Amino acid sequence: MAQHRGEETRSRILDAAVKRFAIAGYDAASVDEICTEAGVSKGAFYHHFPTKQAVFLALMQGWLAMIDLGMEAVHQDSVPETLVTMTDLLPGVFAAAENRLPMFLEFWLQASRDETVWKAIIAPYRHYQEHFSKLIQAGMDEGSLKPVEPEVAAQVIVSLAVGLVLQGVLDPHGADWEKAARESMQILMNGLAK
Amino acid sequence: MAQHRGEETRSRILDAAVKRFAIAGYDAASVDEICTEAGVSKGAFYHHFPTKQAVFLALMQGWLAMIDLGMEAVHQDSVPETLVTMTDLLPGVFAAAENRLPMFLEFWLQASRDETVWKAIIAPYRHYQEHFSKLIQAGMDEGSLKPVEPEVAAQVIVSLAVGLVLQGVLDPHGADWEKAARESMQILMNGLAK
DNA sequence: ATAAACATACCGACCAGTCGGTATGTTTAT
DNA sequence: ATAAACATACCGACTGGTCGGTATGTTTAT
Repeated sequence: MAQHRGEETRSRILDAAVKRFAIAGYDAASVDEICTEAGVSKGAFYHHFPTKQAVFLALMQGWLAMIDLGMEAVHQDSVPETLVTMTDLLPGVFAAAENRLPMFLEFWLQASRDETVWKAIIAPYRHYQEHFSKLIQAGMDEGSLKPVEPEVAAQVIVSLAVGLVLQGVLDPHGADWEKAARESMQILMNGLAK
Repeated sequence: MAQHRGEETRSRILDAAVKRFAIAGYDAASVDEICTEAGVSKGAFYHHFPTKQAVFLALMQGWLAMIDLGMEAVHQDSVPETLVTMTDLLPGVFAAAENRLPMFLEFWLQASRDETVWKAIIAPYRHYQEHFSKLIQAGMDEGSLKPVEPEVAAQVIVSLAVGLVLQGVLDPHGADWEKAARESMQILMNGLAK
C-alpha cells in the first residue's frame, strides 16, 4: 500500500496549500506553513512537488477542470434555458468556493505575469469562451436568440461572470450576489432572446 | 525651494513604484528596486513614505480618484447616451493604463486580504455603484429605461466593466476588447432601454 | 534488500525597515 | 551682513528575520 500513503500525503499537501494560499496569498503562504497545516514534513512536500509553483499549478488545473466539467454538464431543452440554468448554478459555486475565491484572482494575477501559469490557464479559459460561443450559435440556429456575433456575446457572458465573482470576492456582504447573478442573466437575456 | 526638491523626489518614487509594481507585483517589487529605478536612496524613500504599503496606497488613491473624475465628467442628453459614451471612454482607459492594469488587479487582491487597503478601496468602489444606480434611476424617471431595480442594474454594469478589464489583463490579444466593450453595452441596452 | 516515502537540519539569497550621519537650504539673532 | 541654529532632504551600510530549496539521514512497505 505504498501508493496509498503517498496519495494521502499528496492530497493533504494540496488541501493545506489551498487553505494557506486562500488566506495569505501565494507569496505570503510559505512552504513551511503549508507543511505544518498539512501535518507533513518539508521533505514530504518536496518529495511530491518539485517547487511551490508546481503545487499552485496543480491546484489551478484541478479547479479549471472542475469548472469545465460543471459547465459541460448543463444541457436544457433550449439555449436560453441552458444559460439560465447555468446561472442558477452560480450560487452553489459561490458557496462551495467561499474562501477559495481569492485564489481564483491569484490565478489570474499570476497568469498575467508568469508565462508558465499563463499557458496553463489560457487554454481552458479560451475553451469556456468557445463553449459559450457555440451555445449562442446554437441558440441562433434554433431561433431562440437574436442574430449577434457569437464570440462577442460569449465575451459578454464570461465578462459578466468574472465581474460578479470578483465583486463577490471584494465585497461579499455589499450585495446579494446570487440575486445579482440571476437578474444579470435576465437582463442579458432580454437583450439577446427573441 | 527645499520643498521642490522633495516633491520631485516623491513623485519619482511614485513613478518608479508604479513601474515596478506593474511588472513584478507588489510583493516581488523590492524597495531597493524601486529606489534604483527612481534614482533615489532608500533613506529618501523612507523619508517620504513610512512603509512600502503607504506607497501602494498612495498609488491606489490616485488611480481611484482619476477614474472617479472621468466618470463624473460624462453627461449626455439621455441616460442611454451617457452610458454608451462612458463605454466609448473605456478604450482610452485601456490604452492609458496598458501595463498598469495588473496593478488594478493587485489592488483588488490586496483589498480582499488587507483591512487597511480594503477600507481605502471600498468607499470609492461603492461610490461608483451608487453613481450608476442614480444614473439608471434617472433613466427610468426620464422614461428611457425599463423599470428595473437600479442597484441590480448598476451591479450588472460594474460587473461587466470589471470583467472586461480583467480579461483585457489576462488575454490582451485574445479579442478586440474595445469592440467587446462597445457591443456589450449595446446588448445590455437592448435589455434595459425602452 | 531496496526503493519509495518521509523527516530534520541546514544554506544562501533576499528584503523591509533602521539608523547614524551628511548635505542643502531657511530662519533667527546680532 | 553673516554666523549660528535649525529644519528638511537624503545617503547607504547594516540588521534581524524569512523563505525556497537542498542534503542527508531514517522509516516503511514489499
